[in-house]
Amino acid sequence: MNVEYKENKAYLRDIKNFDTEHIFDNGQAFRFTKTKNGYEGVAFGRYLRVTEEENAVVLYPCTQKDFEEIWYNYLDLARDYANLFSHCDDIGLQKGCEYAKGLRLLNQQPFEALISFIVSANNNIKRIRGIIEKMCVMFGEEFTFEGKIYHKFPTPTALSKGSGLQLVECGAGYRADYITDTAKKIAEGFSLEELKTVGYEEAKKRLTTLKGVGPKVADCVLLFSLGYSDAFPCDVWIKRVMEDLYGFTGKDMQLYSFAKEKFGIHSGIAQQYLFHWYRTNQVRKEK
DNA sequence: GCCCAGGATCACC
DNA sequence: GGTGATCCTGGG
Repeated sequence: MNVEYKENKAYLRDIKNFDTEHIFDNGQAFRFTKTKNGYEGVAFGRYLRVTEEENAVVLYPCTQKDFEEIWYNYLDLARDYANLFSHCDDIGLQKGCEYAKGLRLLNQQPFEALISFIVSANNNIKRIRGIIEKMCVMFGEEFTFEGKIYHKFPTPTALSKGSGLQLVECGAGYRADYITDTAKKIAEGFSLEELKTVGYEEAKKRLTTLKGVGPKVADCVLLFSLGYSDAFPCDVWIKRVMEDLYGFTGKDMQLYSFAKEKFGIHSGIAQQYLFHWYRTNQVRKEK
């Protein structure tokens, strides 16, 4: 890949394994929407548009500084996706990789991921998007880009000051109290950044002390914002995959080690390919 | 009007 | 330590 900067845009050339639909519409992030040939949304408190054009992926607005300081890491561009699973001959995973080619992890801001996946509990993607957007409008800082109004994701302090009632108005339902409670803990000094360095087990243990954060939500936060590519979120779909493909019917706890053994240290990324392929194609055996 | 999908929690063994 | 009822709401 090489990068060219022109008119506040970054042109990523010779980039392989980059598909905007598989990246922004797979349920890992909730604030991007489809445009003519890509996606646009708000991340890291800024507007970003990512389009697929002839011979290049284009980021806008994007200076060299923006690219190097924010988007390079956000879009996980350091990772060599072409060779991630070349060692693994598992048929299911091969199929998943083939179907969802170009899917990449997004390295999101930890607090945004945390709140987003608390909202995701017992919920569907469409509703999750709606709730988060209303939350951003109500509690997030407003900014303007090219004449349009956008909202940053709320800070922990702003969210912690929200009343349960306001969050219910956003559509959060019974999760409202989880959100204010957890936002308060973060605002009071619970460090999410620190979790990047304490190891998977310890980080997960600490995350699940927060209200509304169980094993699945914790794994999502670890995978999508804290750099743990071996975190393996066990939701209903991946359990269906694991049962149908490998006859696995054990407990979620055992599924984690089963997956690590089967797919290697990047089992969480394997999970994304399997999940995306299985879910969108409904390749489910009749039970 | 009813039922379903989707995870965390809490009360209870 | 494991199980099952319950939470909310858009959509079929």
